[in-house]
Amino acid sequence: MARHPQNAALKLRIVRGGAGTLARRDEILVAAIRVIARDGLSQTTLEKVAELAGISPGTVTFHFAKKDALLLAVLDRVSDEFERARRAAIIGAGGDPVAALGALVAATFDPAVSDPDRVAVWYAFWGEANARRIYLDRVGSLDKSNLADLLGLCRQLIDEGGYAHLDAEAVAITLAGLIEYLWQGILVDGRRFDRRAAIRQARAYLSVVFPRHFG
Amino acid sequence: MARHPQNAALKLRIVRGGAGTLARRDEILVAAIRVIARDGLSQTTLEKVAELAGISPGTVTFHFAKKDALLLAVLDRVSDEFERARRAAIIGAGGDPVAALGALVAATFDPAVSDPDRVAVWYAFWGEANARRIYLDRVGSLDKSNLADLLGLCRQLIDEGGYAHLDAEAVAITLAGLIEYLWQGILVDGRRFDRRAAIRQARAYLSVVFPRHFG
DNA sequence: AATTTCACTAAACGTATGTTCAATCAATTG
DNA sequence: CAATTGATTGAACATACGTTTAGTGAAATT
Repeated sequence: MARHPQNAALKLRIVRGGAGTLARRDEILVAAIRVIARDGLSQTTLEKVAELAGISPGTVTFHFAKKDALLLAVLDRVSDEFERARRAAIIGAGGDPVAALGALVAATFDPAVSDPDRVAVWYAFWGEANARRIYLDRVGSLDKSNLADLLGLCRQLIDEGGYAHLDAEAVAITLAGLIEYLWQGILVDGRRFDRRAAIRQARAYLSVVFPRHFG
Repeated sequence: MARHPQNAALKLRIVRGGAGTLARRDEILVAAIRVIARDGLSQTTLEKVAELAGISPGTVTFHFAKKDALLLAVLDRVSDEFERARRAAIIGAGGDPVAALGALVAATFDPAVSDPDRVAVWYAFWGEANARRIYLDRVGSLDKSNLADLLGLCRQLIDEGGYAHLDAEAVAITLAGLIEYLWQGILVDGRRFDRRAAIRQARAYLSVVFPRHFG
């Protein structure tokens, strides 16, 4: 049954370019995220996704022509969500590197952003990155821009905050590694992961490196 | 064709407990590592593994009853190789934490240990870790013991080296994160990964934290 | 009201793939 | 030499799964 008005669908078609309404596409993507997180990419089937979305298997291929396209759309969505959260944190800081670094850490461990399912999906694509170049490009580019942001902020704080003795690149790389390492705990511990402790540990490093700005 | 003497096989049977000679099992495992690295876990088939090993598909299931068993054996092998390299580095240092930390870093980026295929395999299993508890246990436990080793060595160096102002746990976590982050570069850059630069960056952190011992 | 378009279903299709199995070949044993 | 055992093959089997397609109902368009 077509549950949504056609004019809305037509309008959206112009914006998107694929088949189906945005709402249904979204439901499928959400279901796919859940299945990938639960069963892994190797055990993810269109039937499982369809069942979780409460639709027939054929509808999934109606909205996403190929399974590959669905998986890529999932990766894009998760990637976009992470990226958007990062940008919001930086922009919200209004040019203040101290606020930006703190906001980045907070955003990274915000349960609304890095919920266990999304984290599992992210690692799932990392796991196939060596096999599928397109996956490596996506996950790799997010990682690269993350490091670039951290590097820029560290440089700024080193310049403006009087930390001339510090090597910005070394600090940025170490910070990125620490954050990713802590983030990995979400995969391991799931709902039991202590987000406050992670934020505390990330800020602890910042307070060691930039003692006059992170107390 | 049975290419190996039976008495050798019989002797080995006692030690192992599975079907087949050790040599053939080994060939299959090596082929499987290659296929997993190249095509990912989701596209790894027994036929591909068999073809790369130069045997028939049936022989693979003769030596590894189930595909799952083969994959687990691959994980165990890679895991053991990493673990053994780590232990060798620590033992070789003869109780000296400075030498041990340096050796651990060197071992981590030793091309004989962390060749791109093995790293890709490792990430492949991480990617399925959320779906298969057994994978999470294996990769997670290696990670845990790595952190535990680093923590022990940091504690020792802090005590013996006069760094009482340092928080051992914070240093160990940061170091583990930095090393893993750099290690990730092997997956991204493959053969082009600059191992010397990675070792240099890891040691740079150590020299900042323990200036009197890493110059 | 008739027609067209869209979202969807359910079944069918074909292929890929893990697994089984009877047969074979080599080597060891008695 | 005969018999047994172990390793291997290659085909057969079964099934899971991505994809296709004919058909349906509802909404929108004319």
